[in-house]
Amino acid sequence: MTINHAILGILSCRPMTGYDIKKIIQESDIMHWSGNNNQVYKALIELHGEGLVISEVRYQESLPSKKIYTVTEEGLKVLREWTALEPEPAELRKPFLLQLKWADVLDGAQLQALLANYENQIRICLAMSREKARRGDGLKPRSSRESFLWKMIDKNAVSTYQNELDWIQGVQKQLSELDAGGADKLELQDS
Amino acid sequence: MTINHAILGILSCRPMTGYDIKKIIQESDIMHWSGNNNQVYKALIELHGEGLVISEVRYQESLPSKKIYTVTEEGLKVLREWTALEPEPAELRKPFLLQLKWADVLDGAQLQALLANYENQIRICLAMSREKARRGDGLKPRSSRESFLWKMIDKNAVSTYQNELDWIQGVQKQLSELDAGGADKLELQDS
DNA sequence: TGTCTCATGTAAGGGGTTACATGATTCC
DNA sequence: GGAATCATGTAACCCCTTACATGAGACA
Repeated sequence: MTINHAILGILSCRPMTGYDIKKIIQESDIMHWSGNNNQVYKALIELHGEGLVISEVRYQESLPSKKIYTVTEEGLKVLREWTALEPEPAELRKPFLLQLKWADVLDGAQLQALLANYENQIRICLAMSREKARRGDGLKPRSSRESFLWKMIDKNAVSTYQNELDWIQGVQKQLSELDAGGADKLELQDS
Repeated sequence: MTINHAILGILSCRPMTGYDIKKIIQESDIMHWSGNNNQVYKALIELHGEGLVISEVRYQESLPSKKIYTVTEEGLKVLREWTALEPEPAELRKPFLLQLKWADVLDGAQLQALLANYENQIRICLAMSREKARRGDGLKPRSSRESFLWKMIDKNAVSTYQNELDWIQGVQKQLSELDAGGADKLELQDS
């Protein structure tokens, strides 16, 4: 999976400029690239060189001229082939889990603060993913099947964060029960 | 979060060699680095230069000599400080979702195959995370509180994959219902 | 004979990131 | 006056990855 595939997909919805593509990538959660100029414009030049997209320059008064990119038949073919491939495995990077791994070096209050902090963060992510699902990403589904798929993608984000929220709340609850009921069992407690 | 923090944490459990650290990182799910030589040995040199770890060379007959690294008080302080920091936001990279985003270019059979493929992949991840939780990572918890935290970390992985499995099964089920009941509503179907 | 484990290190390259550069218009 | 939008592109850098290099013993 490279940003080139993402760009081909975006352009398959409608022709647009690198600037438009950049914004879509930046606002998307499933496209994990930053959407910086270097990447997007370089990728477009590459795709153009491979004949997967064509570009048409449109001059504008009092605004910089734009290059409008369109996918070619060849580009659609590459997109179709990539889409059907065995998916690359997901990479779930949760730095918080690594902090939690060594969190026994913290005292009770610090640990509670860390957990509460993460819960709050996840709440925000959950709210944002709901909001993004409501707003959409500026692309229009081309069929009812595509509309269904895109709704499912939004639901994936929401349910992922909801699951994480349930988990962190469980951790907090069980920890408070441990602190209350089983204090005598804990060996390294200072308080 | 850098690999240096992960290494400080690992060494806080017990002194060991770069080679040992490498294996722990490679087998860990929450440490997302590949654990290649370049990274680990370079990080150890850096940590040593900063006085966060010290090393002792042990010569062995008929085996290469090893450098056994130990965290210093200063290193533990840095670990404690980092652990209590505001967690960096999670990065969830699911290439499959990007394939699904453009999957309307596929026909019905191809889409079903893609979904089934992902379900299978997630099943394997779920089984592996359960197995890893059972086996442990070779580090011994230093307190019952740490033991609890590590169990929760394992549960996080399991519940994440379980949630993903439930989701992909829901997608498949709803899609088959759409195909069966609402076929007339779909505009781009070839069959 | 070939491959694996132990054990440390280096080299080369790819991909991603931020920041710079231009330049007119619009909005506060 | 300063910042944001539109629009394209470049430069420098950092992190991470694979692959190479050494070299002895164990195992099939």
